[in-house]
Amino acid sequence: MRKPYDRKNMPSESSEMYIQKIFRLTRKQSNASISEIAAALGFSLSTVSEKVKHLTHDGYLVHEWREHVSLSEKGQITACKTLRKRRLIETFLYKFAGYGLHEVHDEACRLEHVISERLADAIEGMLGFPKTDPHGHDIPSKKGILPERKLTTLYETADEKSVTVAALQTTDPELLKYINDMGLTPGIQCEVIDKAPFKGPVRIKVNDCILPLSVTMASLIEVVPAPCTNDKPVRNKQNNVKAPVAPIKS
Amino acid sequence: MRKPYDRKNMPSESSEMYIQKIFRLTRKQSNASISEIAAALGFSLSTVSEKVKHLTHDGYLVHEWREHVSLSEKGQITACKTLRKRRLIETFLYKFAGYGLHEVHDEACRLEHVISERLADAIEGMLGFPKTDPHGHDIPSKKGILPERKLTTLYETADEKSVTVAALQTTDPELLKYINDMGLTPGIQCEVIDKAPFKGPVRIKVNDCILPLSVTMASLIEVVPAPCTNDKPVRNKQNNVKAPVAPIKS
DNA sequence: ATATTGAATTTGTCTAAATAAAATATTATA
DNA sequence: TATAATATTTTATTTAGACAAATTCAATAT
Repeated sequence: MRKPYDRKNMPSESSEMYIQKIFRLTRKQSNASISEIAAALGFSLSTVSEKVKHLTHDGYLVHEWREHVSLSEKGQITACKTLRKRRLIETFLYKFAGYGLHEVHDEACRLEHVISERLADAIEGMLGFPKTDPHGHDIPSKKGILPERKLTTLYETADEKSVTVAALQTTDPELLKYINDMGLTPGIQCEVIDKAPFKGPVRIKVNDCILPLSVTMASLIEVVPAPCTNDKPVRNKQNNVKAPVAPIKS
Repeated sequence: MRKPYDRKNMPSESSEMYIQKIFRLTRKQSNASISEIAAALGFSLSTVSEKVKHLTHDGYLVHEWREHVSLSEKGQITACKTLRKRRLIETFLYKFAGYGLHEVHDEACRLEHVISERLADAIEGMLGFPKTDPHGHDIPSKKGILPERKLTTLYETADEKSVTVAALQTTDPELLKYINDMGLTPGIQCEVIDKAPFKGPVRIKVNDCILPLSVTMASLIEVVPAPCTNDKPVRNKQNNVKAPVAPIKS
């Protein structure tokens, strides 16, 4: 089956999805199994087994031994390039197109396979070369390098300690909407009041409001001690976005 | 084959391409033949024959009689919606992303099948609700209506008459680049000096420069008499584009 | 040493989109 | 009216991406 437009020697959209997902999976555990990948993508084992074979043959993956699927150098770069596109698009949608934190994911997932690197660069410029996306995730460099930033979660933060929200580790729209509505977006400062024992809820203070957070919620919110390395704090009054001002060509 | 992402009940990318192409073909002649469509898309006759059957079954096309393929109401709307996306994207690429007149087509062709209507709306807003794209073509309305604007070409223009360039009827990058470099972009005024007999070249004056144009070239350039209904004239000093200014969310 | 189990792979099937080659239908012409 | 030319449709194949069911493989547990 031929694509309606020419992808040159780029990996197919499907391949990019596999590669990106495996990238995610192997960030923490260094290796992934076929079944993990299948579960993560929602495909059947056979489908994934077959595809992994192809991607290995094409040099994107290394499949050493049963549960030892990982990305090759080439795969890493591919993954980072796609991820860069995705995160730049998400930032664009958020900052310029009036999308909410919980709405950027779907659109970006479709666009990331389709925009050229050139357009990604242009968008990056428009956005003023952001370091992070609206969820607080680092945007990989053009060359395909994603710096490893290890963060702690709000759940792990000691009582009475003040922190800055750095990143939100979820793509679930419901959760994101809730977090956003609480005002816990990346860049915002908050203080952990206390944690109830036996995995009980965490109480935090944001903007002089005291909010209770479930363990799951608190574990999704990654923080840094005091002054944050992220881009500037972001207020999200949705549908309150002005169009960017037209440049020279007028 | 299932798409990696969900297109809901939208037509496939491939279908959108057929529909759009048939839209183009039937703007002038009201009917298209299988062979015309095949030629326009660069597909084989059998492929097109088959696909036309499907699209007819799905209610996008009406295939009355041999060479009488045309769009149904539903097909018209689909075509216009895709075309609207394409032209908004082209305008965006041109005005905000530093793309040249001859470079917008490819990127837009890929993106038009993938962006949501919502994003198209957002882009439209950013651009200040443009009426025409960088080639001077009308941008269809959100509801899927493309006004018919009948224009004359530079070739048909009488000697010594002053006109405004309205639209460029080509997607060929080479030609577009050349036209752009001559400064004959939509919105620009020029004067037809004279035409050599027997389909000879046309001489025109732009910015006090006298330029000779081949018949093919002059036939591609559509014009209106004096003051143009297009958006404001556009200077295209490429790579001279400033990033749009960031809006409220900062 | 042999079941049992769980993971991975193979095999066979499906669909959408494309092709080429053969068959058929329509129109125009001698 | 028969025939040549042209346009269209059918038939059989291909490829990528998916699935389910059957099978193989390796590591334990008995």
